[in-house]
Amino acid sequence: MRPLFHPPLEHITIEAVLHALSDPVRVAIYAQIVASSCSQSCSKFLKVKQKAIPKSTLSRHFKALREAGLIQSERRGVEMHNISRCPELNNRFPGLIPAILNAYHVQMKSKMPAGNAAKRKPARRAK
Amino acid sequence: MRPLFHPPLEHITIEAVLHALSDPVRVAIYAQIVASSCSQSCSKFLKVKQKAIPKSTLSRHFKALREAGLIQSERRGVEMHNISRCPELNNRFPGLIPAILNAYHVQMKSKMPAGNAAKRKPARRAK
DNA sequence: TCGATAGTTCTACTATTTGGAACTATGCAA
DNA sequence: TTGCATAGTTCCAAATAGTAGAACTATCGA
Repeated sequence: MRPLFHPPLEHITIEAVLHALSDPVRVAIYAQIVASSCSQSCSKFLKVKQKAIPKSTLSRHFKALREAGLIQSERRGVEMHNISRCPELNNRFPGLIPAILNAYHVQMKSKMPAGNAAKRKPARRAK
Repeated sequence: MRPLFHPPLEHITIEAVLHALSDPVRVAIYAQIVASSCSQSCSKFLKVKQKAIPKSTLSRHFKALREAGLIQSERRGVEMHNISRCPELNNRFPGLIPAILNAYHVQMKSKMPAGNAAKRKPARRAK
């Protein structure tokens, strides 16, 4: 299996970080990883906000977070342990991650009328 | 011509804001609009960082910024006047925009080796 | 060695983005 | 007025990116 790629701190771009967190599922996953004290496996997120996420999609979401430099993933036995690279990132872009997470929580608290936070509809597959 | 849509403050989502600013051209345009004291027309940006931007693409970039709630656009005669909604936005998501702009400037100052900040290659058109 | 579990890759399909061409709206000069 | 230049939008086709089911790989524990 291909080794996991993690960008070095100085190659992390603001565009990649914002892109990774502009997806409602990914920002929810990331917020939970940051909030938890211990590392999180991918499969903890097979449901995100009452919505089932196919595991292939979940895998790609984690890859996106990892390659944007937001999380550090490590294979431990059969599962993956994910932790945030928050302290490191805060060194490169001071205050960025806290501000984004704060904004995310502000939005969650204001409980949008009918879950209209999604940026777009997911691709639908033909049967 | 269709009237310009501007989302009310409370409908602005963190996902839409991050998505709008995850494009290297849009974040550059937005940074310049925020930095300038007077309103900017779209056509001021037909070149962004030495790169020519087709005006149809530029038009869509401004629409994206507008509909994400980042800028306020007003038609004045033949041109459009664009100003940032920064103060308003800072009320909904405190510290978010300053942190993003700061990160953008940090990255610009560190002058990446060969302009590799782009999130992806642009679509190439067949001849 | 078998089976279960966790995650990745392949693949076909859908959604979004791009940029040239055509179009719309406004201003200005004759 | 008409004519035309300027500024921006919309249409269209092509390209890129994202989705999820199926098949696959890797590890663990009987």
